[in-house]
Amino acid sequence: MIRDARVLREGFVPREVRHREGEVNGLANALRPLTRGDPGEAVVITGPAGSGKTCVSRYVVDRLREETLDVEAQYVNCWRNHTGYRAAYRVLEGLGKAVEIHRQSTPLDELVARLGAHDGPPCVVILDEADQLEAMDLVYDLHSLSGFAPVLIVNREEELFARVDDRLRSRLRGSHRVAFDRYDLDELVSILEDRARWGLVEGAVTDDALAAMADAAAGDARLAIGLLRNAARDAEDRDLDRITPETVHAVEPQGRAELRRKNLESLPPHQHVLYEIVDERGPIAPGAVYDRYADRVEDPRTDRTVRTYLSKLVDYDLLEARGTTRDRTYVAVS
DNA sequence: GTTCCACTGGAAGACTAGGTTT
DNA sequence: AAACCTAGTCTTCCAGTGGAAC
Repeated sequence: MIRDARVLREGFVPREVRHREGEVNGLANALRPLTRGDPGEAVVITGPAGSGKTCVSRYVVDRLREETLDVEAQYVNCWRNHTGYRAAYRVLEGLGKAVEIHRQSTPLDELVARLGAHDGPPCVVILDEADQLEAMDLVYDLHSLSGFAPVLIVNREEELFARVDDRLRSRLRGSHRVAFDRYDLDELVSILEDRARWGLVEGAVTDDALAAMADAAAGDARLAIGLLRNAARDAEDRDLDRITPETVHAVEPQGRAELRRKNLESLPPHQHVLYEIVDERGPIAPGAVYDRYADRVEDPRTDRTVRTYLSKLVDYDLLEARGTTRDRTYVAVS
């Protein structure tokens, strides 16, 4: 049934992106000065999960590099490279300037200095999930260096601005903005049609099934394509010759549960205990969480560290924090 | 309205793991 | 082998916030 698995994978960038003409042009125009040798400006891209931010960024940068020889581009996933050091290393590595950097004996300053010494063509640096970056100094540095144009991808602008200091904030205020919105049902269906046409044998999926996927994905293209992928696999496993709405409904909850389980498994032990406590007892106040936590593990961390853990769990979308000060409680996200 | 205090989260520094240099 | 790095984690300290109790 599956003819070309690549087009169903996450991170696949199609030759043409659908329903995002305005956003494509907005980003392309913001980056245009770079191709004329003018200093690049920062771009802040906002929008909910699965609204095409990453895909459009990669697409625009790819087109830009086809148009002109004199542009480089590096993509950094800040979720996976959340420290300034790792993110800076990723960029240098991509530029082929990471030789002779020893992970433990080369200070971050040296990495930044090397970025500053970059004398090749100007470089667009896509910082995906930029709000996860711990050292925002790096954004400031990249923004200051004339050879780099940072593109910051975040869900919500406020989450980014909450994390940056005043000097960076004032710089970013003047930057270009490109805002993405959820796809509507018809848009998702046409995106899925494309992927089915490219990736599956002809007639492998019914229109009803595509509509069911689009409906279940609630505007999230990544989720929708994931459903298509899982449904195709499931159909292959069960020797079905076409994907129907029933196939979709069968894989939908399974995909969700799997994602959650993977998230929980990758959690360090102490954070896992905290999640369990909140899951069992929530809504629960932070003090009570700490007391139970201290009972349950040997060698508990301090309450300050636990607070950091809890806010990380909130970042991971595993917990939800309600209230701001004395009324704060945590609940597990269902 | 005032006071209290549980909670937040920034800052600085100690500590650890894991690497290099001598 | 020992001395010496650095990033990353955790602790210590603390000012600020704003519900809750009075």
